[in-house]
Amino acid sequence: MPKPGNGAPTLLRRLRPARNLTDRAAADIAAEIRGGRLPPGARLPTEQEMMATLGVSRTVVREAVSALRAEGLVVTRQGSGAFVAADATRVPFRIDPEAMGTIADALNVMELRLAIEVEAAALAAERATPAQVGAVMGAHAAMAAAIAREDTAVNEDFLFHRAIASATANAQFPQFLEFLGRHVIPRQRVRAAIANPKEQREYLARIQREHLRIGQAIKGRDPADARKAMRAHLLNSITRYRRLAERDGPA
Amino acid sequence: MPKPGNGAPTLLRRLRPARNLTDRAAADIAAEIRGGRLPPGARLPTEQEMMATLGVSRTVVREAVSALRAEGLVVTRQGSGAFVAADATRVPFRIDPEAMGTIADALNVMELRLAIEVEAAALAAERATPAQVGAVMGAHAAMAAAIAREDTAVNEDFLFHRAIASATANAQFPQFLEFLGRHVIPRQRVRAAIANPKEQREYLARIQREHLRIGQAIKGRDPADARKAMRAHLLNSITRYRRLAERDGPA
DNA sequence: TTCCTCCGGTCATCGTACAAGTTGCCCAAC
DNA sequence: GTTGGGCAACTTGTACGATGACCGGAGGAA
Repeated sequence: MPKPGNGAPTLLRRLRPARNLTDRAAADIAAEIRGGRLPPGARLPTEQEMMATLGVSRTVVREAVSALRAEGLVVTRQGSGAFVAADATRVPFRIDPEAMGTIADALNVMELRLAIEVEAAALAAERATPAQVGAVMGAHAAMAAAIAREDTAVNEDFLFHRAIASATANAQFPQFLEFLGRHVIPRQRVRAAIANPKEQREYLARIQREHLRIGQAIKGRDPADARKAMRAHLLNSITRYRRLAERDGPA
Repeated sequence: MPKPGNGAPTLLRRLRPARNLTDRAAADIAAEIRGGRLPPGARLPTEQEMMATLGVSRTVVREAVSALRAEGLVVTRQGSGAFVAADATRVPFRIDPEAMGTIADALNVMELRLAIEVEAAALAAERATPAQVGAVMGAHAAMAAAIAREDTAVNEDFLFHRAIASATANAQFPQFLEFLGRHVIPRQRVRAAIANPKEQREYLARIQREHLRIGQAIKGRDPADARKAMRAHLLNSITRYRRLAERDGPA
């Protein structure tokens, strides 16, 4: 047994995210930057120096720097050196999935989503073209159809929300909602937790009522009502999630 | 003619962001993925195949893949291959600074910020600890001091907003606001555009009045009023920016 | 059938070499 | 002394080859 259990199942692999030399080197350099020891505009050590400091080959150093370049943290200039990016406008917004362990983390993301969607609903009520209003109502109908065929309707649910975000005439809203949607965890799991079919039907019917109210506010060009309806809907979602989490424990 | 005019001055270099072989290779592969030709979970071509297809060395291919790995788009497994990430939870949210040319783009980001901050103000009114309320009012005082010494108070302005985001008891709000703050363009430029010192003073005084109303709503634990005050403040900002942009043309 | 071993393929890391670009220094010319 | 050109050293960009670590399947042994 030359190595301590590295045949671990996928689950443990996830927790220790396969840190190879490149990742570690990139993390080390990034720490120097974020820690302020390498201020914006400062020049990084040369590849040779980093090779010596980190004890790795040039390949590893270059791949690490390449990763930081993609991240927007570093810019390189041939013949001159590598520099900490002077303006951080290229550094993206991340939500680390590893740091999303607790229920509180999930609720935090849901609150962010609420903030976005409440405003999106209002903007949609103000600006949606007739076609976009049609898309919202169509998404509502599609979800009804999914429910009718005993589906969990998870995808249709999200599509309804996305239709609203798209109706804001502001591309940032659907893009950011798409991003958050990847983190607003296990809707599947939440719904799966509702074992009782009757309970499941009532749950979906309630969502549909809430959706309908939102859609009608948008169709009726009533931003204030759209805001209120969307807020109520998402607050209910948060409450439902919190209750399920308390009942079943962290998952 | 081996290379078309690449002796462009630094200014032009900025516009065409220094596309070396690695960047181009990474963009090519990323396009395959985002275009759906490489669906999630699919295996990428081997390094050898990509070398042949892209006509570059292995170094370049590896650095490109390293960049995509950092981006969360690809995961590699030694001995097995490189794969399109099955779940996109690591893919971050980006606002491409290159695509932020027009006034409309800037306004879109400001609307996103409005959505976040309106909700943040309400949450702060609900949840802020006494110390956090103190921090908000302290930020307001700091801005007053900056104005008194004829400063543009750009930083103090942002610090006030950040103090509110921090008072939400939800770390996502300050983090996301920090991110957006890097894109909410040239506040410096907007303020610099106000040449007249008297006009400048009135402008800052008005902001301070708006800030004060927000701060008092938070201190008074009135979420609805905090929402209203923050919305009014940021709508004014948007209007001011739009007016300046119309007056001075796109910058 | 089940288990083990082996082997080819693949990524990970290392090392070297050269090309391309930058910077500062030296030195000649004025 | 100042200025300008050009050279030299240094740094990143690209290419290539070699070896190690790891995976997955083929094939053989029990």
